[in-house]
Amino acid sequence: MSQPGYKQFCPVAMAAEVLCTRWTMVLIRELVAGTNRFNELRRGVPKMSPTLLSQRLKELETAGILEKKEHSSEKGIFEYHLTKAGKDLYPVVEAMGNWGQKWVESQISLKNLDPSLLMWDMRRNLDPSPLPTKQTVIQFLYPELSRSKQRWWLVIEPKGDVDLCWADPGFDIDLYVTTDLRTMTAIWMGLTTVKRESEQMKLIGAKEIASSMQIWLGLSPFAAQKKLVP
Amino acid sequence: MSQPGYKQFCPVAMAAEVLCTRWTMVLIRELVAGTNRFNELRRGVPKMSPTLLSQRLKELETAGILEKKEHSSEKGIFEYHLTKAGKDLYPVVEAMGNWGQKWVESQISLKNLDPSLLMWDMRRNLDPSPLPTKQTVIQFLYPELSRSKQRWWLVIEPKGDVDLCWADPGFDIDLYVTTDLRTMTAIWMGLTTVKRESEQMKLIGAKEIASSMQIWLGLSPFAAQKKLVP
DNA sequence: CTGTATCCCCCCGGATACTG
DNA sequence: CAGTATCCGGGGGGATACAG
Repeated sequence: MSQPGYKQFCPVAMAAEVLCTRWTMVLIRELVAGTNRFNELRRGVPKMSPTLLSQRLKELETAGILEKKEHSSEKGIFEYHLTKAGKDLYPVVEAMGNWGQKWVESQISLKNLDPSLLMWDMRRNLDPSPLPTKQTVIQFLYPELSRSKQRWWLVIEPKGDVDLCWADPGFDIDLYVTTDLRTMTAIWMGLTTVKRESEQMKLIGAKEIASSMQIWLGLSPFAAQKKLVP
Repeated sequence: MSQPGYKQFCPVAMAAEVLCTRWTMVLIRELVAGTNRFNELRRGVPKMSPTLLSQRLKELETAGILEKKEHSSEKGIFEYHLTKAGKDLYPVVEAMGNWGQKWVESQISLKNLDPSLLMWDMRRNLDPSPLPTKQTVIQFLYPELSRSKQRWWLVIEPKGDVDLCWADPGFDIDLYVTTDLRTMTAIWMGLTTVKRESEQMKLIGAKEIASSMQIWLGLSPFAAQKKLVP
């Protein structure tokens, strides 16, 4: 924030000077979620220009919220890590997220659909524990979308690592999910639940994987917060 | 916010679109604190232009955070009241305030001294219970400041109502407080405590009122949060 | 008392290309 | 991969005066 501050000693105002500038809270949410590298942050905030991202990262570093460190083993690789003060922003993110989940109308949230963002979030929160301890591949198909955004693959490795692919990785597919982006997003946000063989979603493949989808599909961290507006 | 939104369905992003624009969180803090009238809000956010204040109030109304109502008995008097969604922002304000109190350096906060704001806040949080159940008048003198900002009076009525005066109300004074603005602000923020007869503060007048000053002087709502940086 | 109207500057931030 | 350099336009928001 290079605009003059609020000139208030109040801690809320002091915090707001740092936190309440454009994109900053969204970026912090991404950092709190555990993203550390520049280009990964870009995936989490795709509409933010790299220039502004770079600028905000510097501001947050100056504010003592994060530290930029060169990767220990690889030269030229940098990572951004929250400091103790930065990690302590978790309650702020949590409070804002819960409020948003509770009070922002679904209709409005669901105007901001983005398959890349959704799949990226799903990758992050997926829970491999109900899945077989072998490589599992799940294909998502959104027929409504343009060719390049139609198909996505989640590859769950035996150890539990999850990869997201936007090009066919060539592996055998264990489960095919065909749905529309709005439905999938609503499920991920906790606004509705997975129903096998609904109009909006078709699951084809391994039955045990299909039937546990609501489990292994980790939801948004705010999905549990009940909505109080339609 | 008329800038295009973040295009993210994430509740944090949705909330940030409404909350993280300039002045908005500071204004909401003031509303959460119980201020309802336009000109009282101006006292709470003195550096915000009336145009922008008006604009933000409309935005918050549109967002379903507050309602503007005409005062029931007096025509032409309007009040802004938080809706249920607005009151539910309390955890957000609290989280941000606690973070600010904990992590923003005192040196920086104490660069934003403002006697009007401080006295206004003190008026709001003053606890009359330890005071005698008669009218009590306390004069604050900041010798360092310009004439018009040097002297302030808190008038506590028998019922407990507190008035703030910037001109001598003419009543008998029960306690004279002479200090500097930085010390008084630090005390109110919980960074230090009242000490009788220190270099920084002189208390002259009724002994029982002087000795209970740390009590009746209600502190900032965030004073209890311990600071983790100097 | 409760705002509006108006003016205008500055700078925020979006877009794009490019570099080590 | 990890950013910078550069350009540019729009509008956010500060200041002030005034009106109902």
